[in-house]
Amino acid sequence: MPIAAEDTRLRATIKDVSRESGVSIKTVSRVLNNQPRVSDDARSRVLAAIKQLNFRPSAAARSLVGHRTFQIALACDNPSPFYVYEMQSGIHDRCRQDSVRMIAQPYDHRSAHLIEEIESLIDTTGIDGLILTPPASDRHDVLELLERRGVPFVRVTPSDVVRSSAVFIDNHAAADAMTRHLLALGHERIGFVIGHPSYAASASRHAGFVAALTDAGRTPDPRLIRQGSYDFASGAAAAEALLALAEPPTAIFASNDEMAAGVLSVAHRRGLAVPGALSVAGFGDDALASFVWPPLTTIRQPTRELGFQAADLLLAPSAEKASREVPFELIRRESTGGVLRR
Amino acid sequence: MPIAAEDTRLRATIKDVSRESGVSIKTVSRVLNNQPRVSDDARSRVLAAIKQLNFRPSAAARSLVGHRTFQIALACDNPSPFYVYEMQSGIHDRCRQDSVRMIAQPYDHRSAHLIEEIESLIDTTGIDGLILTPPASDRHDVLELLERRGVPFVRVTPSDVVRSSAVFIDNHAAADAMTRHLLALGHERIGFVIGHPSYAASASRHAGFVAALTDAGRTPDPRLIRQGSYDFASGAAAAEALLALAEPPTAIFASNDEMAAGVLSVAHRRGLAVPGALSVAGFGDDALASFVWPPLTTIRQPTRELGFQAADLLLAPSAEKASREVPFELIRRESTGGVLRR
DNA sequence: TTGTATGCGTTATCAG
DNA sequence: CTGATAACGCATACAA
Repeated sequence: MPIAAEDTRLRATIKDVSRESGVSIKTVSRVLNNQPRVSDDARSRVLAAIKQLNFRPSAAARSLVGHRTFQIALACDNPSPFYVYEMQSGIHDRCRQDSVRMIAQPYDHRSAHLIEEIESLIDTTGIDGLILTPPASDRHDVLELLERRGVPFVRVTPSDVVRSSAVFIDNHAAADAMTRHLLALGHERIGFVIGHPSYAASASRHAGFVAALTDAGRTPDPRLIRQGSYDFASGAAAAEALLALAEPPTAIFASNDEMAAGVLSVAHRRGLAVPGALSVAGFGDDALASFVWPPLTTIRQPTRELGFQAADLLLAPSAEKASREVPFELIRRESTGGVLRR
Repeated sequence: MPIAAEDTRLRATIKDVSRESGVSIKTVSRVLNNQPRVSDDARSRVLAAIKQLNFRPSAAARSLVGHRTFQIALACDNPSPFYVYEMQSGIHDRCRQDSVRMIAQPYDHRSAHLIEEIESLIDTTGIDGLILTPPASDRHDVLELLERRGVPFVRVTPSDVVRSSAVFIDNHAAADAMTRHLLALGHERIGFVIGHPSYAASASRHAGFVAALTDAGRTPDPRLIRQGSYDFASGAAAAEALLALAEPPTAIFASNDEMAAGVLSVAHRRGLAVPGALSVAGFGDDALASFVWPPLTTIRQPTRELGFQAADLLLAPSAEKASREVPFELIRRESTGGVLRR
């Protein structure tokens, strides 16, 4: 008879701890949730028993009665691996502090069943809260569902900021800043690639670009503004069109880094020196921005910090509706420069 | 008195459905889990009641008694956003089929508390299974823990394949194939950048490289083989060292795409034409491989498929220990070419 | 400061 | 084919 009964496959329960330590179940429960009214003596005996029995409270039982699962979810539809990775990392950083887990829930914003899918997520997991990235962060039916079901949620970069807690950067100001940077370099003709129309940030960045030009006394030329969809191919296509113009731009500002990489590729294939013959600017400061050649001048969007703050809004005890703006930063690298030749 | 009592915030329970449909709780439970012995009449009445009451079974109660949570976790430590994104996508694809959720659990393989963290994951979530990516997939203490706790798990690209279910590609053969490709192009001096030493795949790829050279009657030159760590900077550093050699290589094969991107950057900065003066090959076929200039010749590692198969091994009813090899593919793009000048 | 008894919403046993 | 009832493990009124 080698070892005692505790060694069986069955996990110890709170009852076992109670028996082993000689106190009541309620007292065990108190120390488990470190509530106040417990004598030091009782507490230490309970702790000893817990350790001795290797007791771990059952998550299922706890959430059944406590109405909490210590789990939140991230509903995300961004096609950029960088964005998703950074967002998740930030959320994890915050979740770790509270021993909360994160369910990664991708969604397709074009799905006809988006609502059912999110409701199913709520029902089958009992999550304590949800973080919503664009474009679902602007879907009224989704917000309505969450409110109706009483699920706390935080939106990332929504178009308005009043309906819930939210985290965001000032996309308008960021695009404005980048455009001024290009203008200061002496560029007269600046091409712009708009982001995917489903994302509110696309319009903000576009507006910031136009505002900077207008403020500088320029009239935005519609031929220099092309629609993209945040992916590499659309950036490349826009660049082809822009560079085929009779009067091509000397700089191209793409609404994200992946499209900017597409622009760079086209420039290389055409033998255009960057930034000698063409300056290229991105947006986001994905890891990608540093991996391409030349390294991209871009706007640093602190995605990881956005994730951290979003989770904090969900988990902080003072869970009032609040919005937090995170600062962006213009990162000058080697893809932009002055106009060298006409 | 507008609407009935069901409209309260409290969710309907199985008891309500039982009462509403006039059958027993057990029968409701039967249709819920679509078990056999139920009359069509009873079934349809239950279904109607469920719909009418908008009933959803409680996940907490279900897992308390059922010992299943319908959740699995992905414990991942890969620093590449592409890898993580693709892996998660594949897992999701499979999980969706069974309405299972995925908890994304990053870990740090250098952590002194790795074991505690994974045990905590098990205890606080009650996951039904775990997918382990390298290097934890080769940590004996982790495997021992999982076996002791009776948690089903699948390892991704482990060094051995007998201890559990596993999914993998043949890293040795893939590196061998790429090396032959370079050899066939006429390269006499081929540089190689080894991956991070903690990952078993690094050694396999290295061995494959050496094997191909040896088979071709060449003697591997240790000066042409540098240690890297799978990140951009280490690839760049290795390239600097390699290119500074008295007799520099005419081709460099990096053990992953991110390091290959680092090699490309160095080539560009030095004004070396790729592939004119230097051929560059990567490994992985991350999205990155297509975003850099020139697009990388690389080994396509079907990460998404690996994730899908890993999840399938966990969720398939015939959950026997099994290993599945997924085929790789050599993708020829524009970063490799023949030797043009000496 | 501590303990007892009850309930949370399912599933499973076993008799009908 | 169906149903009454006992778990499952924890938290919390309510007492003491």
